[in-house]
Amino acid sequence: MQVLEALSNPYRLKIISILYQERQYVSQLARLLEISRPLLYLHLQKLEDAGLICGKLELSEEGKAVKYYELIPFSIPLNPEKIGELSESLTLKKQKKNR
Amino acid sequence: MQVLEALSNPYRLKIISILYQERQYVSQLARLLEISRPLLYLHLQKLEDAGLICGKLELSEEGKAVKYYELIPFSIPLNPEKIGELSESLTLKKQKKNR
DNA sequence: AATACATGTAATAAAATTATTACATGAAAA
DNA sequence: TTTTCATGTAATAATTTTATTACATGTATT
Repeated sequence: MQVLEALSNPYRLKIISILYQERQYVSQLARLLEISRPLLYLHLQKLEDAGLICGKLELSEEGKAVKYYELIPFSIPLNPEKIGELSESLTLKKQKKNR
Repeated sequence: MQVLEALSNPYRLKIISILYQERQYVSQLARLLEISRPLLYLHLQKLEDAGLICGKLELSEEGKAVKYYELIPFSIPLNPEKIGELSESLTLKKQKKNR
């Protein structure tokens, strides 16, 4: 569910697409996407929460802190049956607080 | 994309789950989900726009109009590669008007 | 004729998501 | 030491999505 939500936004799809080719650090990724870092953080957060990407802070040779994000490979077959299982584990109605 | 968006809501997943078992008409479906018809229409619309379900108005033996929705079977492998293709066909930034 | 169900939509309200602006910190290079 | 580029977050604004309320129509049954 969290995965499906994470994949319901064009920027996040694009992020996955970019990270699929090569890992990137935050500022660079923001430039590639032409969006602000705060906004990018929001999207990265959702993707990370969904377990689709993971970030690690590294120190470049010059001693600068650089945070890289990389893709965690996944393959999910989307079909009605799977969705049936998924939806059973959902408490509908006003359970949205915990999103 | 429209499909992924359609699948990003718990009610819509539940709808798919229900229709996977058996087709239903709108009012009945609303009762099963315990939501109002107007709200249900909204969700049905999105699912139909995504091509995941389809509805047809029938006339019951008693002459009453009854609208049945049924599931259109699908199977979509979700993986980074597919998402890469998908995201290429997206114009990011402020193209959201045409949603 | 009133009640019970079915259809459907328009207008509005509420909530969640997305986006922006303004900060603050630290290290390297000019 | 000022500029540049990296980190990160808090507060707020804008937009979209979700939900509700109030209608209107038609047929069958009581």
